[in-house]
Amino acid sequence: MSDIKRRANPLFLREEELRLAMELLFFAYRDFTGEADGILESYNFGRAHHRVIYFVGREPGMSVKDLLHILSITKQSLSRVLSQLVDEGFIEQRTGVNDRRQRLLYLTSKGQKLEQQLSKSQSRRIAEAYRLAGADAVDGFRKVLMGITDEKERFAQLNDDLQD
Amino acid sequence: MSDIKRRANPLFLREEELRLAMELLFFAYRDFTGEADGILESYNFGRAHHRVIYFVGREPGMSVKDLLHILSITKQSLSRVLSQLVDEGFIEQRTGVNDRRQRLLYLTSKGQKLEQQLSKSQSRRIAEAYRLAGADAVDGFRKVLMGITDEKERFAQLNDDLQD
DNA sequence: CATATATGTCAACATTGCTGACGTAGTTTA
DNA sequence: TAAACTACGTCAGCAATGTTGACATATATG
Repeated sequence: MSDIKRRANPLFLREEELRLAMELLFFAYRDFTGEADGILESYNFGRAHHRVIYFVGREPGMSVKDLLHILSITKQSLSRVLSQLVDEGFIEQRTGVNDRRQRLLYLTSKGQKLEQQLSKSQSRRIAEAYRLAGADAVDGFRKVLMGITDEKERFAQLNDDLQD
Repeated sequence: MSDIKRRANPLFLREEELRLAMELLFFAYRDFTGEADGILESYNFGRAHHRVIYFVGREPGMSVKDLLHILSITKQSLSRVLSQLVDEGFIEQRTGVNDRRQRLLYLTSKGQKLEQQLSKSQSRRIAEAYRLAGADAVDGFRKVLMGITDEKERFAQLNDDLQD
């Protein structure tokens, strides 16, 4: 593949640029989750368990319904992993005060420990990438990823705060 | 969650910054693959088929071994989807010339059409995000994603070319 | 009281990973 | 040339995680 072809054909360059982006997303996401997957294995958990632990850790006391909405999976799918996490003492369910139909979700201290262990492995990777890339790059990273995401509102507020 | 807490505690801000990155990766990746998943469904294919079609389209004539290495899956896992793609006429296998043990992989014209249809849906999303974010942001996006990836060499050359 | 909502459960199925075992054709090497 | 290695394929079974559809229970709400 010659330089001539690249320089002569701007459309080729553009296609390659988009291919690079797609591959970066694929490989980066795979490596990003890879380390945590290893930790989870030792607990006989999978990535689905991780997501539940992550989001409950981020917003303790959230309802099952809210969690379903964030994860965009069916209650039957969630039920399988959630029951395991509750049975094995990583997550605690408390009946809602306002609405007693709700089973609000909290991490137990055991759950918190696992959450931190998992987050640490991923945070380290992100932090290192951020450090190497520099502040401007971090800003661009966020801008582009937000552009790729459907529900951008989800991040708008926090992103604005971080811009300061 | 008050501004006071944020301003008073830089560690809190940092944690939130890393959380934002993790969630952006999660949601962006999901939405990035979502559209293509829909198209694949109409062919009774899954994301694994997409990956095969994508990488064979990018490097026609690659060997099964090379593909296995890129995908990091077992030959048994690949076999399932690859056989389907060959049986249904999306991919063609030709015996290698130098090494007749190899079954080199090519997209048929049917396969190319599907590849383009799938890529188009994802390219459009990336291109739009790039356009909104601007050139500097794109550069930062690539820098950070490369930092997150393990085998950075994979992208080094192309990335350098695009920097010009 | 009737209806809607939040949650849970049972059953069946699809996709896509994995391991282990075995086979065949073709290449390399001692 | 015979032995060993390599590329590829296949069969069988298992696990994780997503799906649909049906049904049940407790609670809220108009």
